[in-house]
Amino acid sequence: MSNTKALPVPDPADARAVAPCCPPLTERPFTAEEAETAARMFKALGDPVRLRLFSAVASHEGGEACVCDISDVGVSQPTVSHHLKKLKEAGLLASERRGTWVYYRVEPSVLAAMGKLLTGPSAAA
Amino acid sequence: MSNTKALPVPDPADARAVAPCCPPLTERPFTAEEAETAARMFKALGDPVRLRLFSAVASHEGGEACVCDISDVGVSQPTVSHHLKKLKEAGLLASERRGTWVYYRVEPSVLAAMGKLLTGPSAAA
DNA sequence: CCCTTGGTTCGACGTATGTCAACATAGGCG
DNA sequence: CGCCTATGTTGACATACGTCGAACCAAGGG
Repeated sequence: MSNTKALPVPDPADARAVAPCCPPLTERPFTAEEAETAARMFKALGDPVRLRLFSAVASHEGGEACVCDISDVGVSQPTVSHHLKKLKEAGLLASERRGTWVYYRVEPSVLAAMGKLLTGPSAAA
Repeated sequence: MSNTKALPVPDPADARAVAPCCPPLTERPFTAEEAETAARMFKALGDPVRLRLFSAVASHEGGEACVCDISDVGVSQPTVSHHLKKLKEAGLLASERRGTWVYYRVEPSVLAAMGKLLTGPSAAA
């Protein structure tokens, strides 16, 4: 890793807790690696169907949802599974099989990290 | 060709879909329309080159940058222009010709809107 | 054991996307 | 005026992406 000294973050403990990704994009020009990493997440949310699925999971009670409960997004069931897989590969969702059904859950740190990335430390909350 | 070179933004539908975008995606499942609108912005940031260009503009002094200053992202100059156009169509950037050079500027409300969308009202800044 | 329900994987198809080279336009300068 | 630099546009191409139908695993219930 040829990474130079990290940015003078005022609170490094808070930053490392939820931001494994990149600095705020208003802070410094992104490097190629940072851009690749961050773009992967944005791209995962760049599809209407995936965004609906992600929102459905994120807004579901308990932070997790069965596939059977969110698959009403206007596409076939294999397509739903395909998109959920993409979201999982992007690190935005986690899946767990519990008996007959499969439950998807949002990775909370991802939302905070992307929020910081966009609005800066003010999104830390 | 078919259009005169008067207006820089021939499609108002894209530009106006920025600020009053959507509720936080953890609040309620997105509707199809909300997902389309929000996904358009995420998709614009879903490319590494575009993300680097956007970050370069956002982090530049004065909040604006000349094309000649940010076009070092590893792709040809036409490709840079192409991506900047995409970002402008997505409502994330605004361009202004000042003499010989063209300057791009970030739409601040967009960052706040997307931040809210991800992390909820805590990103209101 | 088979059969029904829930979910994923596979193969294929059409379309969108990113990229470049070549050309076109805008503005400054000798 | 013509040339030269700075951006944008066009056309073409390879690749990736979203979508579906069909086939394939997993878990329960008769």
